[in-house]
Amino acid sequence: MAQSPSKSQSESGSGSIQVIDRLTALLEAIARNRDPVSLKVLSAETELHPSTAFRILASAIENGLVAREGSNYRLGIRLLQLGSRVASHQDLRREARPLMETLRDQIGETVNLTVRQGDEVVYLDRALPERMMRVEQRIGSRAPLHVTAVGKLMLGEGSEADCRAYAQRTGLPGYTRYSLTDEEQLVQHVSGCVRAGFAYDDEEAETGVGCIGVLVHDDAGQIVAGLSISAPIERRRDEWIELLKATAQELSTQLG
Amino acid sequence: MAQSPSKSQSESGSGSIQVIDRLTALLEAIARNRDPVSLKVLSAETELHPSTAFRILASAIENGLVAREGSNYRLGIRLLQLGSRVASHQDLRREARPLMETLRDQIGETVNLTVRQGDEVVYLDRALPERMMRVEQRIGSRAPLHVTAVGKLMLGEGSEADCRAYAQRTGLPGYTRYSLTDEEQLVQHVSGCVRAGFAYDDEEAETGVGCIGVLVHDDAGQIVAGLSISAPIERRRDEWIELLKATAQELSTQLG
DNA sequence: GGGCCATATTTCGTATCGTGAAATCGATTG
DNA sequence: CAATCGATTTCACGATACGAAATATGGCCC
Repeated sequence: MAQSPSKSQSESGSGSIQVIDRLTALLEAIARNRDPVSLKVLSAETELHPSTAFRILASAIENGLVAREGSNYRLGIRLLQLGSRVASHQDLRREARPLMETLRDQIGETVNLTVRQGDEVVYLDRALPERMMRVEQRIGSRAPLHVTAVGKLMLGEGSEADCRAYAQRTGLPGYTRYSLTDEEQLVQHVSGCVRAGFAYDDEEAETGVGCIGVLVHDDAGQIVAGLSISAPIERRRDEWIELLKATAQELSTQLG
Repeated sequence: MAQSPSKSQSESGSGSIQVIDRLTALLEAIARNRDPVSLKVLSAETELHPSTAFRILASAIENGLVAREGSNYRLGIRLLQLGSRVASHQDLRREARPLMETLRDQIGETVNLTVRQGDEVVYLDRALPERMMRVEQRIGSRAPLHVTAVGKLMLGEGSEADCRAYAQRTGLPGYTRYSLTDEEQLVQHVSGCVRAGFAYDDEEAETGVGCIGVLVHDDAGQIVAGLSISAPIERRRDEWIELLKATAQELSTQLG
């Protein structure tokens, strides 16, 4: 491989080009912090030598990927452009947006559009209600399948073997005391969700947050996305289930 | 040698780290094309050796910056996340969004929020009307100051010397037959706009598109942003000027 | 104001890492 | 089945990015 066996090869997984891995780690580190970050912090968080981090950041700045504020770093405006050009599922998002907004207006809570990527769901888009307390998922952020409503449905739609494989692979980490962390329990639960045609998330990802999720299929019956409502658990209403199903159905029709 | 011996650093300007420049060029090239692009095309557009482009893309994929579709490339979902985390002017966008939507609903045309960056305006956000024909600017995209309503105001707010320097630096490239490409003319025009407190863009950036722009100041009188309406030229109405000014004023107040 | 500490930035010799020519693989077409 | 074109892999080379250490910068306390 690229590195010698003894050498670091740090961080999550690995990539083939060192500088790109490091650049990504830096961007990630900047993104993680809400406010502009100092070189000190960045080099500490990425375990890069300060001068190395500095050089990479300087190059990133020249390329507009990073911006400076005083002697702190923030994400650059070019990332806005690139982010808005991400074409994956662009058609899906375009079709879904108005439907999501309508649903959001009907129920007054956050509506999310997600897709599966590997063992996680990725939040593609969302419609936020105008109220002070609401659940807000960042676009592009991820969550494991087994702690989200949509994710559990996606697990359930596969074979039982797939679900068990997922459980083995990930070890079913728990996030709250309600997370399903037992393989048997998960397999049972998940098939129940599929039969019902929707899934709850009962504070499994974050305490206090409850969701209802359904799947969106294309005309060939393939799963193309998930649609969910996220709300403070005590505000969640079962009446939403039918509205959500109807919205997903309409989206399916539009796509098919 | 990386490039030909005589040509040390290629492309637009230069950056300090070769791979990062190249990665950025590749991302840019992918973004430029609406559909997924082949390696062939990418290596041609970036003038990189195919195997080099391939290696960099492979690394970018491992880092989620790029995704594959068959043997074509598109921007990766991680860019969505990074793009949504760009904190620059986040407060500004948050404050502006509802005001922009209100204005959009009043007039039924696209409302844009822009900031100056160097010799260009960057589109930070926009509110789009629900109609078939509309003007749509991509978030994060850029345009030269002298062909946009807001840009002309920004030029006009500076000293005449700054404006002339801008003209010299850029050579005032024309985009349509209405673009102002003469320094004298521009200097005159621009100061007129500032006096009026708003500016038109009369098909100067794109034929058929007309805009009205105003500036947003903070409590110290500094320019923080520009607000503009973009519409097919024949639909544009002078009544919008006062609405736009009022919206900008309200935003100023909220920020100050 | 001056001295001191903590960061940021620059320098520079060196080993590493990325490079690109060329070979291989794989699919498509005549 | 040969021929062609593009994607992918290999590999030896040397340009490139690395990081320790030196130097600048700036904030803070006395």
